This record gives sequence, structure tokens and C-alpha cells, in this order.
Amino acid sequence: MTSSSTPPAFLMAAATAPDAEAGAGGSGTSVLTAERILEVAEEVLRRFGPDKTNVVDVARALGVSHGSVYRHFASKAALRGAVVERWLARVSAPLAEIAAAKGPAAGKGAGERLHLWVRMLHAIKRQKVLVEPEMFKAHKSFILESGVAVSEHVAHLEAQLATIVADGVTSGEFRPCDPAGVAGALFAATSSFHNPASAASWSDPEIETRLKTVLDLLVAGLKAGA
Amino acid sequence: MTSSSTPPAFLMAAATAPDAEAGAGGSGTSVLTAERILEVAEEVLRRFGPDKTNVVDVARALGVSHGSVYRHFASKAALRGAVVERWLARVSAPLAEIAAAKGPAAGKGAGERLHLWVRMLHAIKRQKVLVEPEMFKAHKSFILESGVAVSEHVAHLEAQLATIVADGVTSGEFRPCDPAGVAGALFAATSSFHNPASAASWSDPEIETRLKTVLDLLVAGLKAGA
DNA sequence: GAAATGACAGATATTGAAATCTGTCATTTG
DNA sequence: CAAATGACAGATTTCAATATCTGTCATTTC
Repeated sequence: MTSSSTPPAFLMAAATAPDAEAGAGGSGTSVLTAERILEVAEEVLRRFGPDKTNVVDVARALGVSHGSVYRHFASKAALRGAVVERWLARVSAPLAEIAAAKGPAAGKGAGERLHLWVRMLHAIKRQKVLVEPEMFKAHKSFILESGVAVSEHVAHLEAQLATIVADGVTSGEFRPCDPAGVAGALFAATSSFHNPASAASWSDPEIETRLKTVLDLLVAGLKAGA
Repeated sequence: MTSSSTPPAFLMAAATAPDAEAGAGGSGTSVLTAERILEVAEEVLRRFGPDKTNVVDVARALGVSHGSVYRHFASKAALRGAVVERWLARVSAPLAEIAAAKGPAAGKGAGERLHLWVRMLHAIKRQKVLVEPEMFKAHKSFILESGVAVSEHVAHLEAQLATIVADGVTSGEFRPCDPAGVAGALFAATSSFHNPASAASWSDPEIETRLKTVLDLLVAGLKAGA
């Protein structure tokens, strides 16, 4: 699959991929499933970009009429939304692993996991901007027209952060606090490092240093004050 | 302290306004100065919006030919840039006051000034979005096409933050650190509360609470860790 | 003669007619 | 009869002709 320039090593987990259907039957002859449509739609979207992809293109790539696509998705927007949702889920997966790693020896401190989690989120988003500009554009335009799936995605990510914070409080590493509220604050405070709207500044070579400074400050705050 | 939708009292300082030239001479008969052009251009921009304002409109409002405007500004973009710069300077002024307030009794702690400064910046930007949508649009489109004046503005604001941080370090309230680097981090960490790109989320009633949580975390970090 | 003007060429924006796309549904297919 | 098709109406996008705007400069004004 698409790996190019030089993705940070920890990104690799996220690069594993689709093919859930490859072995099914003959190939194009299998029944038309929503999942199969999503796979092909993502491929087409990636090739032509969000502005130039239409339902007929997707249907043609599937070898069916566009009417058949509407049997599975109520509208073009719904289809696009589902594709982006799938894509966001793949962003979320490797982060969930970090958030869940609370083993005694494995997870080290919550502060360290917090660092890792945020840096991972930053790296993933940055990677997307660089190597998947078309999907990224789709992601952005989708956000603009229907924030629903995206706010769910954000809620998901904040819940992961809340897990890490709660772990830190339990272990005594962090000062007692409301994990959900603090998770929201952490997400907001680091948003210029993961929000697509700020992508322009990610080419600054000092961005990593700046992120580290922000995280050090936040983690110190979690440990000491409130 | 829960004041919300109503504009915070400290905004009022920024609302005082133009008229620097009203008493000059007769009226439109005075010589055409760059400053006079900027005044009128801002007025016209506010009335028609950035997309519908052209140089001829501005010239007509001034009662001169558009050729005369080009005697003072090299291009339409330069004119627009100068208008935005003026506007940004007015955003910056009340913040500079807070940053400079280091009097013994007046300024209280640097932590408090930091809170005040960031909340003020948030309030100003939010206010602009609500009551000056046209200027705000001009601001945004200007950012997109020429980041120069804006990055200067940001540098300016970060320098103000650095002043506050340095004061805190001097007084022993904050742990020793590089004020410039930390100021950059603080600006980034709070950007979702002042960056126009995030304006959509500013209607959330919980935004103030979230900002407070972020600031408490950051200030605690400045006081204790690094 | 410094400042302002307005006609002008090239660049940009507007417009509306033509082409394409979305979403539906009566019909066909296996 | 469940699944797929493709013709269709209305919505949207494209494209090229047309109109407007920007930036210049030879000329006029005071």
C-alpha cells in the first residue's frame, strides 16, 4: 500500500489495511456489499479527488449501475461520509492501543503515554496531509458540510485521552481532576498540532519542538496544579 | 464570575474609534493622505465586504479617481493589507496594555495577567466574528493570500506573551525557562480559542470553561514543572 | 511641476445556456 | 421476488461570451 516519504516508525501499525474481501469469491462476481462499495469508493476518491468523483464513477469502477449504489447508501453525501468514517476509524485505531496500554510495566507513566498519544496523533494527521492529499481534502470538505461523523470522531479521541488521564489520577501521577473535562482541554490545547485547519504550519521544522514544549507544560500542570 | 454572551467589559477599551481627522479642514477638501484612504477603505470594506469591494468604490467614496489611490498604494492587495494591519493593530493595543502592566500592586501575579491576556484575546476575536463579520472575512481572506502582515502580528502577540512569562520568571512565580519558546507554546496551546479557523466552536457555551481549564493547566505547568 | 485624471490593455469576474450529475422508480433480470 | 437496471426530472456544474476591474501612463489641472 501507500507508504512514501518517511513516516515515523510508530505509524506503521496504522498502515495495515483493507482486503477484507479479496478471497471471497471469483472477484467482481461476488454480491454487492456496502463494504465492497466503500473499498472501491475510497480508491476512486483517492484517484480522482473529492471534487471530481461522482457516483457514476464509483459504480463504473464496481461494474454496476449507479442505481445499485443507491440501494446501499441513501445519498452521495452518505457514501462520502461512510468513506471518511472508515478512514477516521483507521486513524483512531493505533491511538486506541496507546490509550488502552495500561499494563504495569508496559505503559510506563501516564505522562509518557500522553506524550506518545499526542505525538502519534500529530504524526498521523501530518502524514495524511503529505501522502494522501486527496483523502485529506475529502476529509476537510466533509467536515465542512456535515460535522456529525467528525464530532463523533473527536468524542472518541477525547474519550481515549480521558482514559489516559484517569489512569494517571488513579496511579497518583496526576493530581485529582475531572478526566473528561481535562481531556477536552488537552485536545483543545493541542489542536493546532492535529487540526487540519492548522496544517499549513506543520511544515515548520520547529513544530516538533513546539509540540514538546506544549506537552511538557500540560503534563507538568497535570502533575502539580489544577 | 459567569458572564457569558454579553461582551466582557474589558472589550470596551477596544471599541473606541476613528475620527482622527474629522476636525482637520473643511471636509473632503483636505489633501488625500494614505491615512484618509485607509479610513474610508475600511468603511467601504465593512459595508460591502471583501469580495464586493473594489478600488473604484473606495475612490468614489473618497471623491477622487481610482488612479489617485494608486499614488498611495501600489496595488489593491497592498491597500487591503494596510487596512487589515491597522485593524490588527487595534486588536493588539489593549493586549499590549495588559502585557506591560507590571506595576507592583497593579499587575498582581503573572499567572493572573496571563489568564487575563488570553481571555481578552479570545474575547476580542470572538467579538469581531460576531459584530464585524465583514472585516473578519477580510481578515481571513487576507491571511490566506499573504501571511506576511499576519505573521508579524503573531510575532507581536507572542512577544507580549513572552514579556508576561519573563516577568513571572523574574518574580519567581514561574519556573525558569526560555520565555520566547514558552510564549510560542502558550500561543499554540490556546490557538483554538483565538484562531479564526476555530471560530465555529466559539458558539459552544462551554467554551469559556474549557479555556479556563486549559489556562489553569498551563499556568500550573509554568509554576511547577517544565 | 506635483498631484490628479481618465482612457486604455490585460486580467478577473459574471452570467446564462448547455452539459453533467444526482436521486427516483417503473421495468427487467436471474 | 430480491436485486439490478437505465431512462428520466430536477439540481448542479461547466464553459465561453460578456462585462467589470486592475494597474498604467500620457495628458490635464491648479
